[in-house]
Amino acid sequence: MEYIAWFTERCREHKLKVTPQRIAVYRHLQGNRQHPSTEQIFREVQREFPTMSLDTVNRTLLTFADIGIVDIVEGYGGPRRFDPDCSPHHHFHCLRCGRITDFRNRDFDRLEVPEKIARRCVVTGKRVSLTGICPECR
Amino acid sequence: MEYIAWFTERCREHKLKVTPQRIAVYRHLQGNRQHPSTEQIFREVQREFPTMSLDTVNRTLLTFADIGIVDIVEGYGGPRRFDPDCSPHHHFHCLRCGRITDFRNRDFDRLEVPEKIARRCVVTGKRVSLTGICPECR
DNA sequence: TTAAGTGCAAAGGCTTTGCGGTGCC
DNA sequence: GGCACCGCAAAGCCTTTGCACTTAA
Repeated sequence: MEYIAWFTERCREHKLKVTPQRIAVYRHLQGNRQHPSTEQIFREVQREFPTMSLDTVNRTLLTFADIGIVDIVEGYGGPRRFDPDCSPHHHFHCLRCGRITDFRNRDFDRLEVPEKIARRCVVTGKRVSLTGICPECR
Repeated sequence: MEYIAWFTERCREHKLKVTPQRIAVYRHLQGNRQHPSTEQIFREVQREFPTMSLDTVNRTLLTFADIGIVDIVEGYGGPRRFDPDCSPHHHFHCLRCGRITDFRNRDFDRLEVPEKIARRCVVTGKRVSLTGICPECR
């Protein structure tokens, strides 16, 4: 449960109010490896919080992305998806079912952003995106 | 102009009819480094082909993606974007203006897909996706 | 107290679908 | 001539926006 303290701290840092809705959204996101969409988070949160609107979930997730406690996942169509794991890792996207699988790879992580880009741009994210067909869909 | 012969060949290969609309779309896509959206291609093509519908452009682009002569670019919101360059290269996405800049990097290209993924999935695409702010937007 | 946050509802943007007419092979 | 393709229009999906009410600080 100590993630709640951590979460509260991040909100305070960014002068965000710690509302029950925000806590509920973060609780369902935290530890979730499914890269859920707004809709999916909404359905889960709604079970124990029936008055919450989809719209609030959506705005909450965007706010979380703004303050850097979740990532917006690169996508290939379909609804926007979120990732509570902001540490360096990479994604495999199944183009048939939409499933996103995490993987880690030190060699990828170690590669530097090319000079050509680093010199001119502010780079805030770096990720390898693999696409294809997952075992379940073959 | 020899790309038209090449394009025609790819269509034949996949039993697609070579229509004026398809040729027009491919002509505007070919060599385009802007990763255009359906809308952008539509506006260009429309100038010399005023009866063409946005819808046809969209379906045409999806068909091209199906047969592998264009890539659908990984995205962070906004309309779907297409890339006629199917050779190995990578993208920097400006999160403010949406511009996508190509870059190439041999070291990235050389890295193997991790065993864990390669063993289980059919991997058809591999790309590094950088995000941040471009020089014009800083 | 009050600025930020929430819920609702409507609007907006983009994509997909269905269908009758058209034209490439 | 037949089937794939096109254009149009409507529907669908998801996201964004505006506004009045509520609430955390």
